[in-house]
Amino acid sequence: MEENTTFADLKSEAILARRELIVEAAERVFAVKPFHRVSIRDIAQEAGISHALIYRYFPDQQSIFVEAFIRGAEEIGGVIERLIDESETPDIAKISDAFLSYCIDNDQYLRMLTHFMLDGELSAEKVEKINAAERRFFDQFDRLFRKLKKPEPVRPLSHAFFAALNGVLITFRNYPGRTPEEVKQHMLNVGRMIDRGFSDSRK
Amino acid sequence: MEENTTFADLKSEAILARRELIVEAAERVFAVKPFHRVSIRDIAQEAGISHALIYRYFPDQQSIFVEAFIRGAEEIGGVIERLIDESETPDIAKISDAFLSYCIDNDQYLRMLTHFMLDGELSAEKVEKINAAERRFFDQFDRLFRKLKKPEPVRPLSHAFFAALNGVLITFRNYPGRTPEEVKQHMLNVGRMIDRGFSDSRK
DNA sequence: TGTACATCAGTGAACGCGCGTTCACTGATGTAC
DNA sequence: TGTACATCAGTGAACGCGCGTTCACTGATGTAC
Repeated sequence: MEENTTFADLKSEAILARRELIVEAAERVFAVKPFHRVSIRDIAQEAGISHALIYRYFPDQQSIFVEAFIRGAEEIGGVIERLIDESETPDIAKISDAFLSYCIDNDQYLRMLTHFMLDGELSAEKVEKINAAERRFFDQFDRLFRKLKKPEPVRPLSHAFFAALNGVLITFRNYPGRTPEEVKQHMLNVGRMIDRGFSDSRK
Repeated sequence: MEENTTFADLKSEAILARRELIVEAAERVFAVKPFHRVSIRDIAQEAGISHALIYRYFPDQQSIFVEAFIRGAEEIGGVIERLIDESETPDIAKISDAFLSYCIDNDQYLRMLTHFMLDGELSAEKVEKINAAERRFFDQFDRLFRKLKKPEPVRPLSHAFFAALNGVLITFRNYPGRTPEEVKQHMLNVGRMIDRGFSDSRK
């Protein structure tokens, strides 16, 4: 029985490793192709396996997408967390700059988030996973605003801040006639405008 | 020759009327179906014509989508414009409430905007059309902020305000376990947080 | 007035494609005796 | 040790679907004479 359990553990570890490989391949594809164009076949090719094999490790396509999104969200979350930890009186402009910059340079995550938000055809379980990832951002921003001595409750501030930054990313994504560098700069500038609304007042 | 011109005019008027019918049908479909699920066949059915006929009036599917989006944007723009006209010292909370409420109740336009922004496969001409519609919003908000005696230039404020409101609409769209009414209320509350950043300070 | 003809809005069927997913099968590996 | 068998990761082909778009055709309407 113990033997059995260990063996099963090993096996499920191997399964997890395979899933990992597939999700990583998916992330690489997302970085290169418009999100809604990424197919199971693309991911399989990038992972170097038959596309049929993917269905041994994931029940369907959306599951991979959700998994990849959560990876990305956690990565950004880590960056933000470290920035907030660094100082007792963190600079809100630094935080928004970091968040925006990261999302601009790795824009697959924004595309995924938006896709999930607008799609509305996800299972309840998947929606919950995505929302848990969002909540982690809110928690980070809560810590930020507490360090900045904003009055409680700070959660609404976090909601507004996160939403506003997302809005900047989406609204100016196709700013026509600008180089990517100019678009980025514009987004950062607009982000700075938004920061002000969250730092000047409501002490 | 004059006869000819008149006749041609009549004809092109008839063509415009047909295009109108098709776009209106498209709007009705968008109001009911998730955007990325709307097909040429759906629109044709709603308009009561063969789907092949659509290609006599529009070169491709995207053109109808863009046209429908612009309609919607103009409608919201009109609402906002009237609100700003009404008073010498307009209430920013009223404006954001109106904007958010309208977009929540007619959410096809947000879906379209987001789709276009994230898609990135539109012709330059179509991107320009969409951006012109956006600019009209910016112009409205410019007027708002001037009436509120914000220091020039007010354009960056308008960019930030518009982006932030869009962000609210997208970020909380799938707020799980809430009734649509609760989601709407939450969005309006978050909108109120954002308003504050644009009214308290930077006089 | 009637007649032959041209035009063109409108159509149903079909094309061609890509997709998510499933299926029947293979072949390497581990196991029981 | 060898041998028969079971397991199951992995595969290529195929299914079935929906889509955007095109095509060959129809039939009503207007025009020229």
